[in-house]
Amino acid sequence: MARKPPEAPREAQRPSSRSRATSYDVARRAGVSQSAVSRAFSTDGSVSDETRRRVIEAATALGYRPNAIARSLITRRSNLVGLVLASSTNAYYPEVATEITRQCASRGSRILLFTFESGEDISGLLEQMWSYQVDGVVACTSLTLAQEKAFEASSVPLVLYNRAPISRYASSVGVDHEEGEGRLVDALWQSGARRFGVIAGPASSSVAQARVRGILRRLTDLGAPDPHIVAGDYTYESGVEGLRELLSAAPEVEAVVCANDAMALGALDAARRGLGRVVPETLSIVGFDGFGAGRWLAYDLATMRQPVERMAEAAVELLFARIEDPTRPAERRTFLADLVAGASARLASTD
Amino acid sequence: MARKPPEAPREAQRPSSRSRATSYDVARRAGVSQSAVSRAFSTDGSVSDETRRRVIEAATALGYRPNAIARSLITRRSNLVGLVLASSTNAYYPEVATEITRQCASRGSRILLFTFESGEDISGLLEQMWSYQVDGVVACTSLTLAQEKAFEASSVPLVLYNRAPISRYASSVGVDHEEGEGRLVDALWQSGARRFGVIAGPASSSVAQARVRGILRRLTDLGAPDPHIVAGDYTYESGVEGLRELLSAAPEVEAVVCANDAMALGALDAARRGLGRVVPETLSIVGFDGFGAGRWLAYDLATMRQPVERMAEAAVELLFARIEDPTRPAERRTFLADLVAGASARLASTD
DNA sequence: TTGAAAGCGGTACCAT
DNA sequence: ATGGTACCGCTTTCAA
Repeated sequence: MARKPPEAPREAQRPSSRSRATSYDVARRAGVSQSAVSRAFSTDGSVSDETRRRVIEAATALGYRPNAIARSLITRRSNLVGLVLASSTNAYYPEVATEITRQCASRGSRILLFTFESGEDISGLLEQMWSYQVDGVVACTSLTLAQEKAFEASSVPLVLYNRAPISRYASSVGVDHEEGEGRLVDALWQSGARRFGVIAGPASSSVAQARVRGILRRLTDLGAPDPHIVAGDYTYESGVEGLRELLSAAPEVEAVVCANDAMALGALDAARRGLGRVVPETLSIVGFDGFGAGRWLAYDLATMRQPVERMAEAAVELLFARIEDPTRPAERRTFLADLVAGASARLASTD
Repeated sequence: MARKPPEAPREAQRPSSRSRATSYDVARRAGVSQSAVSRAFSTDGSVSDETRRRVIEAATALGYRPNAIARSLITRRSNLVGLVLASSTNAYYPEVATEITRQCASRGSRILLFTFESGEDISGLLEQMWSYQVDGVVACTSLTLAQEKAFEASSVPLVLYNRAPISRYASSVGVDHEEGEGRLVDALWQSGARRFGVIAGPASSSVAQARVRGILRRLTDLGAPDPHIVAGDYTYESGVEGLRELLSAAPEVEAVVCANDAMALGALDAARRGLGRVVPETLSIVGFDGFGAGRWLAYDLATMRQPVERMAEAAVELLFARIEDPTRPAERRTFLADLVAGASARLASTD
């Protein structure tokens, strides 16, 4: 069972081939041991200045770079963070991805990116991430209970972005969609709107559901008549179509609350095309997200802005807290959206 | 120098700990050798059906997944592709990233994502990619000659997206920006426009430069008077400001060519706000890129669309061609942009 | 087909 | 501070 001693010394097998230089090559050239090379490249290695100098010199000459793959095999730390995103770029996801990448980079970790089509089963994708030994995962999608449990079983820290975890294992960051929609409805109500319409988001999205729930609950609390609700799928086009459908079915509507900005922009454009409404005088339209296009001159959309930078920062912070201390309990951090006034709606001041 | 035999057999040290199961754990449970486990998980391993069955069974029970990191250490193939993107999301880069991720996934590779701020030196970033043993890199940014040479020295295949390589080592895919702008200018000219204005892109962007070059060359060929050029930075806001500046300096301008869509949308909005121009009757505005917002009802922007899906597909195809055969010479693949007519400009039909 | 053993390129513990 | 050596978890000869 025990290994036999090798027939030949290791050094004999390592001519400086065409491929990348290894620490052994550097060691030979610098006239030191391979361990010394390893130490010279680690921050806290105890090496004399002279040795370090010679190692660096040899390494530079050879174009040597430590192999992160080999390193992570022994350290059991890959410095890789998995990021799961729906490929249907919800217009504001790129910003999330960029922000998370930046935050991870500042902590010395790289992003392993996985995208999926809406409706696709992501189990295989998660398996792949695990096989790459990611230190942790940020997921911008809902997981099944089994999937969350699998993270727990593999003890891979998990942070959900803008989704409520099912299990107690996952941490999460997100905005309080219900609260935000509540404030938005309030502001519309106080400015005099009484008849509401809603353009909902995809039924599969928990975020969209929470937003609609927030709208309805607030309206109920205010004693408003039931709003007319039409379905949407988060796209600009569905906003256009949604408003047409809404106004033909319920022409009395004074305020339309859309489950995201893209649909609100579509609704806004539709309202200007022969629907006989003047925005915001006879029709208010609001969205949710706060991404760039809403601020364009053609729109000036009233909406709730998500504090993406702070959310991304929190997500990464929570993730690393658990990477560094796996016994630390999961945590949920909730942000409040900012009300952004705009010419697309009459809103009461909210002070 | 030779290794001494280990004191104890390897198996004795491997209790099934809290951490992930390894092929040894599976082997022990299945009553086979570790090699057998490895073979059972490789497509072409010669294993009997019975052995494979027992291995799979044990693996499932233990929740075993092969460690991709360890695998790539020995196979010298990480199945990792580096993707370098500017974080200033040029509105259409997310689509590029998604498309490239999808293409790589279908070939069994994962994306290691790196973003950088415009102006940041990316040398450190490239070093990190190399240390992760990426099989190849797709870069959506210009590299220095030294950087391209470094890729060659490390023999890591490199494909530039929408940039011309400096060295002979890098492959590239891109649209012919000059040709596209030429066709756009042609269509404007033939519809009667004679006095042109240009809103340029950032001086640091080779793409922006190529586009402006294409505009100017075509105008010269047509014998048009020199256009008035103002600077822009690819953002919507700089389009707004650019048009104001342009029309106050050169009120005679009949057609404005913008180096990208975002600026064209800004210019379009600016034109509608008290600049005394009617689009497209007294002012034509065109862009370049062809991303979603241009198709919104408020805009209907005339532009040149880049065939992003085909370009991403080509990029990945070229990359893998060189990964699989490193001796294969670099290749440059150029696509033609599609002319997209729209209400923002009077364009002659281009047949 | 199967198992034993030699690495892949590092890190970390061990004496020295 | 330094070198020797045992691994990390896998793939891949090589014999049997």
